[in-house]
Amino acid sequence: MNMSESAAKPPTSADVARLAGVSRSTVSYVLNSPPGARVSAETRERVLKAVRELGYAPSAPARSLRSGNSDVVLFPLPLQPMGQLLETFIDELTEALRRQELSLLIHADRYARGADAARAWAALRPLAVLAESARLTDGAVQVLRRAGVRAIFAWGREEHPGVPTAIFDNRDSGAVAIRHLIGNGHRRIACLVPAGPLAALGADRWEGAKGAADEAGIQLRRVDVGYVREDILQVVRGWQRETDPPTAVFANNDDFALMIISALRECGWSVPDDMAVVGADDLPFCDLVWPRLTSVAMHTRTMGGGAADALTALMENKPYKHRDHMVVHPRVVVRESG
Amino acid sequence: MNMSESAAKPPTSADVARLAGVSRSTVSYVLNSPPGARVSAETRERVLKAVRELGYAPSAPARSLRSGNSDVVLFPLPLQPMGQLLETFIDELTEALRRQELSLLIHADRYARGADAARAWAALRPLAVLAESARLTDGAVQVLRRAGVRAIFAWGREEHPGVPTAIFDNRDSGAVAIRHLIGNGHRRIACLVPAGPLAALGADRWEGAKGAADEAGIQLRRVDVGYVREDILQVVRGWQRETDPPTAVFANNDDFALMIISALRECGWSVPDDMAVVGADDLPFCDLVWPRLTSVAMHTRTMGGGAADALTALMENKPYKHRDHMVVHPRVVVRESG
DNA sequence: GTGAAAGCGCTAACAT
DNA sequence: ATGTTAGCGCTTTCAC
Repeated sequence: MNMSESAAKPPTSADVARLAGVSRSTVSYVLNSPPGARVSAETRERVLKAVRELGYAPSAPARSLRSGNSDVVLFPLPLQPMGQLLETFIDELTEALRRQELSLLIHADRYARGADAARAWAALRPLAVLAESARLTDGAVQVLRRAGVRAIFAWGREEHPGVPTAIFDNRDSGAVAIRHLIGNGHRRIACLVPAGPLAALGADRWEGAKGAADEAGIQLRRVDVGYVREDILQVVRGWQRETDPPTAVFANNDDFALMIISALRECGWSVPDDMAVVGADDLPFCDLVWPRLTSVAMHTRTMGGGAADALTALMENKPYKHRDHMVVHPRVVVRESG
Repeated sequence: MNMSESAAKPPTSADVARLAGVSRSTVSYVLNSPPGARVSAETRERVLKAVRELGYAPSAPARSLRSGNSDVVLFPLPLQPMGQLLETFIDELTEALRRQELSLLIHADRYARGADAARAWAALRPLAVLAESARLTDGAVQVLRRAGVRAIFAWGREEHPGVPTAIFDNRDSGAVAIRHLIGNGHRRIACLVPAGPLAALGADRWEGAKGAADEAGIQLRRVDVGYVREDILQVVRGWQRETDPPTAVFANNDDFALMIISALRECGWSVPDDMAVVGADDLPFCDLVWPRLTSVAMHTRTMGGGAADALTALMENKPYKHRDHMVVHPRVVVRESG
């Protein structure tokens, strides 16, 4: 086997046809077996043998060009880092699409926005696009529709008019965390707000937390923390000097929850007795540490599955309801830390 | 603006030409400005206006079909979960490729293997493929080469003959961790081996750890743990009953390091005095907890950048050296925990 | 059951 | 400086 050089020209269906001694249409029939195609078992076998022999892979661009559509669902890589969630979500989505014989392609470009981004996506002529609502400007949607994209789904904080959206509001995560703490009798509550790559996400959660606190007439203390150990320590030391320090803290995410718990213990405070701590994201480790971490979970499963379901409906030419927004609600998974 | 329906037919360059009152080749010249193309400023403007007006996005399939190559580098989603690393690596790679005007597409399919997988990748007629060496069987490489893929890069544990490989051996991670602990005077060492999704990764690290221990004539104790809190607790309780319990543990990854530290403290042991703990992956939180987590880091940066560099060489038709394997070495980032 | 031929949207010679 | 034209590889009528 010679693996040292790339073929100048990939084998085409014509090459396969020639080798098998049939016409190109027969090759196509064998490979795609469309409704009315009838090929003798013997011919089919000859064709498949030739395919194997040549290492033939039909050109997706050519098929897509000819047939006018593809089996590709495009998922532009989210602008914001999603951490663990990204992999989970991709897996769920791939699995759901696989059942429909669709394939998921992730477009890795965190720079392009709006219509420019849409043009790049549209160029691939995907069957469907599943993008953050923040990136789906009206112009972007227009470009996609014009390019013949059959289905557009949005996900994110904002409901997109005219595009089915999985609403996924991190403000809600903040709100339910605070309501949970208030429900447990806490009146002096702090909320960590991270700097760095998670700043935008953290800001949303803070906003929701603040809203919930205001609603209950409780003052929520905002504590900005960098991704630096000293920051965390300063915060706890500061609390130690107060006469009425917070009794609970919403850490904004599970990593910060871990960090603040670690810092609290370092300073001799116990969780949850001296300080209740609630994280967010419900990462796997929440169940595995002492104390177990109370955390706000989002049902991401709904998103992947929901998008796939909507696609099914669309493929079956069912009416496509633009009102079909679905709201992904966060819930507090109560464990020991708060 | 009517956003309610997908266009039956996307606008083509012919539509643009008609609207601008020019020929299709002129449209092509304006959009691609190839070396010898000369278009008057006025014509160019008319064409661009028509493009905007129609929301025209050139069809990538058609271009690729015609020109015989694309600007797509394909990165099949790794078979094994990579956690945080995945996002980091994708970002580094995208950034490196962007400078070459190449775009990264991630093929999300964790099922197909060998030649089957390669056929799916080859169908897209990418410029390059960057895949785990475990998936690049000889058959797979052959299919890709035949399909005219210009560059194939492997990454992973095994060096692939005939394909430049970023060697990234998790056995080395285990080995350096153990050597570090031995160097610190530890003689009774345990190694956690996780079950669940990280089992394969964990097995590699265990293997390397075992090898390093054998080399030093030290017995390494293998401790299999599920993703269950009780398992961790059992382990520590067991150690407490021993007369000569381990003095150090390689936790296999940072999450498990966190967990075991948490369990140790719960049982009244202090880290690193009663027990040294070393993690792996060097996740951001290693620097942010008490005690700071000693962890094994891989220079993933090398991988993304290295692949991009190799691509550059290739694009510039520099000789393509198959000996150009690069080994990504792990190193121990020493902090407080061990 | 199989083959011939048209055409999807685009680019790049070649003409003008 | 712009237009004409010939395919790229494939699917799909329509004949046979």
